[in-house]
Amino acid sequence: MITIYDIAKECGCSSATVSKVFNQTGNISEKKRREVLETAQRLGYVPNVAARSLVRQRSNMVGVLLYVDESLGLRHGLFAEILNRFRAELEKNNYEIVLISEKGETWGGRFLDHCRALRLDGVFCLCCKYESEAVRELIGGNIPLVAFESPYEEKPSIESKNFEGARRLTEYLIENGHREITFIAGTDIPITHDRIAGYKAALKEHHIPFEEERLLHTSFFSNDRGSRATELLLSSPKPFTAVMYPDDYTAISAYRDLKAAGYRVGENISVTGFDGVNFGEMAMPKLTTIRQDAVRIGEGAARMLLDLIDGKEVPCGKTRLETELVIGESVKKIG
Amino acid sequence: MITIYDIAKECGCSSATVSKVFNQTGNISEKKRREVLETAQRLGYVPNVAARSLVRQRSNMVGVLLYVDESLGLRHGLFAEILNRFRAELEKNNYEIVLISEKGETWGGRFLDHCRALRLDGVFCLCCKYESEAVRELIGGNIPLVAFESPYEEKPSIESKNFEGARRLTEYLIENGHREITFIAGTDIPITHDRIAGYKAALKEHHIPFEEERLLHTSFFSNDRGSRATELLLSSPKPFTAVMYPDDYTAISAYRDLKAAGYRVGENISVTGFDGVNFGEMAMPKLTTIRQDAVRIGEGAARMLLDLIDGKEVPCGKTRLETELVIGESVKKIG
DNA sequence: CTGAAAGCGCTAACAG
DNA sequence: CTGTTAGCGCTTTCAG
Repeated sequence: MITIYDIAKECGCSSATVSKVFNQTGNISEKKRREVLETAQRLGYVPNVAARSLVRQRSNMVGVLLYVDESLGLRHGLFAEILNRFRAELEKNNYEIVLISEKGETWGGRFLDHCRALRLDGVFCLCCKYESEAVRELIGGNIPLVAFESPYEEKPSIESKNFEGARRLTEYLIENGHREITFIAGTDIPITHDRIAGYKAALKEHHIPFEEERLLHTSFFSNDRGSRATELLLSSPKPFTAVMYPDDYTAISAYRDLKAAGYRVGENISVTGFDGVNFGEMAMPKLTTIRQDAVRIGEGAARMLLDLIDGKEVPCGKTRLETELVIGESVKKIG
Repeated sequence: MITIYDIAKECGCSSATVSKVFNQTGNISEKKRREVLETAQRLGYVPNVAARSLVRQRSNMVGVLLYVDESLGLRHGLFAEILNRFRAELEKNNYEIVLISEKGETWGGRFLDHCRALRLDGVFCLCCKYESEAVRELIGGNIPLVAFESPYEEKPSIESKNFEGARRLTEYLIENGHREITFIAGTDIPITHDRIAGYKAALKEHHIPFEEERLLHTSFFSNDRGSRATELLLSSPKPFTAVMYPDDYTAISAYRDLKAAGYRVGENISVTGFDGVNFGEMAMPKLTTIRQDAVRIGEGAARMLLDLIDGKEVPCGKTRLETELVIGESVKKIG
């Protein structure tokens, strides 16, 4: 591997001069600049980022914390898309992206130590188990950090307007004549509470009494096909004309179970999802859902993190982004 | 940030001793070892990987080259799952994973320079445009590298037995009484040719003449809904009782178009996919397809790369892995 | 405009 | 068993 010394020797100058050329710092004569650049090219010189990190005290790398299991993490369209936009934004600013897996045992599961060892300039908690001690510790650390759907207020975080989204979705069902609406809530995390509140708010606005039996509890999609949600539904005591599933995947995988139970989605039962991943569009009938704005989430997280790294002021706590009602064919107008 | 010098001072020994403790190298008295470890813990010491990389001349990082656009890259279940297993395997060996995006402009799109600057110990080309100059250059470079579905023989690569997979799938259709089978081939890359060959082989074995008009050409799934494939199909001159789509996503998104054209999948038309991503199972009717073994692909790639990094001999050229026929409900027995 | 020199934090002989 | 020392490749004052 050739170094700045090699090219300095070739050009008959010092390594400092070469360094300055590459950093566009200091005043270097146009002539020398050209010469340096040319011989660098000719010799196939590439800077050593490790050496640079060492002296600059910054790695130019950011980590993305990702819990990965059967169904979550990158397999999930929402997270994949957020990551994609986040990545694009950071690349523009010359940052490298390092995957920090929540399953990783490299540092004995201590993410904070892991990130500190890498001297990461920042961390994006995209998909993680916030209740775990290791994540807590990371969030409590002093690395610039933004999170998605975080329960903690001490660091900047971003998420969708889940309350409004769920309210709008419920409202849409009500507008379509539904009054017996069962809500299957997802994993017990703050955003789920927001959605439940949104559901209740919509009912209230339309003078429909909330009934505890219509609120079912399960988790977000996992690879056991999400049929657990439908089992719950089918064994619930209350009759219903519409069912709100916790997410698109669960909803779509429920189509099959509902059919087996004699329902026809979009006809004698109305179904909704949440997230707006593109499989909803492929499903038949097309799923009515709330789309989360993955683009804005990813770019927003990137922007906030870059600002934090640059030492700018970024407000702690949640930033909530608009969602959009996506009208498919899975809701039938009744009454 | 505290360094080995800080902890050396605390322990009244030299930095070398501390270093040795952390590297489990050299002989250090149990007593000193304990002391060093304890004060390290107490002071919150974390090694600086950049410094270590610099002196060791290896980064302990591997890159994953990923082309990301609307539909590809992480959004695709197959790639996401391969990456997941690859990651898991590398983590066990204490490697960090850096995402190298094929869209990245950081190094003027020169992946090889990018990877060399990072001093990556190895690279996995998971999803990339092999025909591009930059990828060619990377593959031609001297960084340990393995690829997925690579057209180049000069480096180790891994892929499914596409010939056998397509043959088996075709055969399954034939076993179910189909003789008018249209094959919609995907993007024009080597694996597509293998699949076409497999299709032809199955026909031949069963004495069904191959007809050029039954071979349609499109690309793998992209977000324009894959309906292009179905357009092609519907405007093709030959009658058909079965259609083999290039991949699961295209097949599933075709359900809608086929229905619009008056077909009922699994009844008056039989449909197959390719890949075995889990959405095939959610679809109704469940998709009959060929499952690629993402687990083995990911782990295999990891294994090969680790061996390469360790200087072991790894054969160049393709390693082909078994696939599995997944029987769904999208194929109707006829005749 | 250019260069000398002092590190960044760590490792790896080599001595002792 | 422990310490000395010479870098790894680069940046950054500070002189000149």
